[in-house]
Amino acid sequence: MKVATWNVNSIRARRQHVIDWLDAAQPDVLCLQELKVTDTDFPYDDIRECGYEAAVSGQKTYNGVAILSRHPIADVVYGLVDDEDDPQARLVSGRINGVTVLSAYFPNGGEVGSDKYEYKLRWMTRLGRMLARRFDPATDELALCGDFNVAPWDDDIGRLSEWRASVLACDPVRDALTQIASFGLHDVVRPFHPTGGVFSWWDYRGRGFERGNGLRIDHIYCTPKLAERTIGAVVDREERGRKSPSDHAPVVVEFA
DNA sequence: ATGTCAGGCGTAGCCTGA
Repeated sequence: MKVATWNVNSIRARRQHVIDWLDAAQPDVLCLQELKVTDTDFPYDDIRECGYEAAVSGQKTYNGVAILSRHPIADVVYGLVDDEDDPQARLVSGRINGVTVLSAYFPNGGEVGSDKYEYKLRWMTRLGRMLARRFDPATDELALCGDFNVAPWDDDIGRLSEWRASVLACDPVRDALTQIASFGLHDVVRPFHPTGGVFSWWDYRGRGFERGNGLRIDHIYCTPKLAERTIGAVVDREERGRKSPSDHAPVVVEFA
């Protein structure tokens, strides 16, 4: 079973990229983030023609997430489902072949100390609580996929000094991710690239891709039963080198 | 601090967010 995650930075701008990538890569599941369209503007017909069904949580202009799957998606849940509203479309989950798949778009956080930064930390806390409330890591097979907007390790960063204190890599944000993972989730990509240097996002600004100044902020985290079946994990960085690319490349994991 | 994108508004070019 091949599961992928990709922040496409507008499904309208990247519609053909996604179609081409599905045809070439043939994943069982593709989680998308930053659709930037309402549900009604999502290109359901194109995705169906590729052989996939879609669970979509859209929003005008900002955010928006989806799960595309070759297999039926059951029990679709939108958002954090706690006692507080989240006006931003950042999470959708569904069960595919007995595996619960979550497509998540963590808040970017703007600047450290800003309102957006506080929202990011709060959102991460809420996500962690939701997981602990809804799932049992000892028995449930769960894959949390998405743009986490967190680079967990120093060697997940190209030019460390430019990013270490930023909202993508500062200690409180890393601690918040550690707290989420303590529920019983494992990064299933990192073990295949133990020395780092494998990135999933490069800033459009400053020609980050050309200069090798990327960060690994897109992740797939799994509960133990699923994690131990991981047989490969890659970032499709060729996609970032294409014409008119998203600033993110797809992250792909294969399970036995 | 910001060299690039994308969308909204509205139909040029500025604003926001990333």
